[in-house]
Amino acid sequence: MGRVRFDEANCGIARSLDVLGDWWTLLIVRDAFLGATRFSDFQQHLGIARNILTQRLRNLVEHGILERVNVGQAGERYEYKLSVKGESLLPVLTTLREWGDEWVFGEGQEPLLMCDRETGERVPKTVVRNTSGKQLQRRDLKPKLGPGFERANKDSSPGDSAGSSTERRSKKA
Amino acid sequence: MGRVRFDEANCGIARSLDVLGDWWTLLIVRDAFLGATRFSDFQQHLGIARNILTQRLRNLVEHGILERVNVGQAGERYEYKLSVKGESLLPVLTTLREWGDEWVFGEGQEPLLMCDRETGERVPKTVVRNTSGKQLQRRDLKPKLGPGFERANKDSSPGDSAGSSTERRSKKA
DNA sequence: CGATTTGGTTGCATCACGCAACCAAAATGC
DNA sequence: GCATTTTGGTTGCGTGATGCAACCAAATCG
Repeated sequence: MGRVRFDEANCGIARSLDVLGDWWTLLIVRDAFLGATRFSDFQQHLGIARNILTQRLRNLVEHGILERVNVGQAGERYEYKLSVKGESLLPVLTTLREWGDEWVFGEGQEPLLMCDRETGERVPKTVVRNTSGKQLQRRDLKPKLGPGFERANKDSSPGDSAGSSTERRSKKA
Repeated sequence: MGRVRFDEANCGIARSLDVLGDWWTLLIVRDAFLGATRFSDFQQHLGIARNILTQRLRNLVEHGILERVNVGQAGERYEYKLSVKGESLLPVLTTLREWGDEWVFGEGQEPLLMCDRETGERVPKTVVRNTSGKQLQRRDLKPKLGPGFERANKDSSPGDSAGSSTERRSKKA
């Protein structure tokens, strides 16, 4: 059996991972954030297998995260550019990088710092805040059912929301 | 391509994904955030294969994200609990969920809402801010070399870039 | 026009993952 | 205290996912 997918899972994390969870996908998006646009940019920079890159780029385009635009003057030459949906992944990439900087590299060992282009100041760590701006931790959070809950959750309580909702779907392509 | 290339071995995102990038890993962490502690909790909630769950839990323990504590009264009975390192993944899980809520489910279709336990208010979307609290977008950010950059950038000859740029996914276990 | 770059596709080998069967120790029932 | 069930796995096997290398056509460059 192939990989389990979560097309119908009742959880935004699972659905995000369904789109982004492949090993290379977020690294491709990261490269796009740093300016890569061409097939060969991604391929050379990431060292990814070309057929896999083809699949990932196609997947990202299908999901509307990248847009494939023909820039050839007399035929086909493509650029992949971030869409609005793609640019809205900034908080995901930022928190991932910040976690890696803190827990893998360690404070003071960061290879790359993000700064405010205008002020030049380093961007402070992104944290979860309430409406008053107070930082929230895990214990400060309380999950509640949202408007889109009922579907696919006939037998589960909120606590064990994943119950049997991990629908399995056969692979695509 | 005149500009500096940031080797992803030198990038917190890649390093984070090296730890968290396996398909199931973040979903296991999510379940831990929602209160799961036992092997069978994760197994039943996620529907994950037991041997894979074994590998993923072991991996998370090795990386210090979960702690495996023996709670047996007369022998072995284990609980997996989030460490501080694990709890600090909250921003990552939150931004992932928020992206999925917005772009996969859509506004008003969220299956699960996160609220401030104290005030009951819904937690607003987590965004990247500068020191003044102003929200930053991709174009407002400027990457700079950090103190931990130089290491691992000595071998960046284009020829062997496939090997050096990204650590080949080595099988663990 | 010929050479090189771009943007792939195809075949093959390997590996990660799912599934089911099996197992030992701990808890539970009686 | 003995049998049964639950817990927390391990092992073997099959298949899809992925990496690697070779190949290719169209576009661009010299």
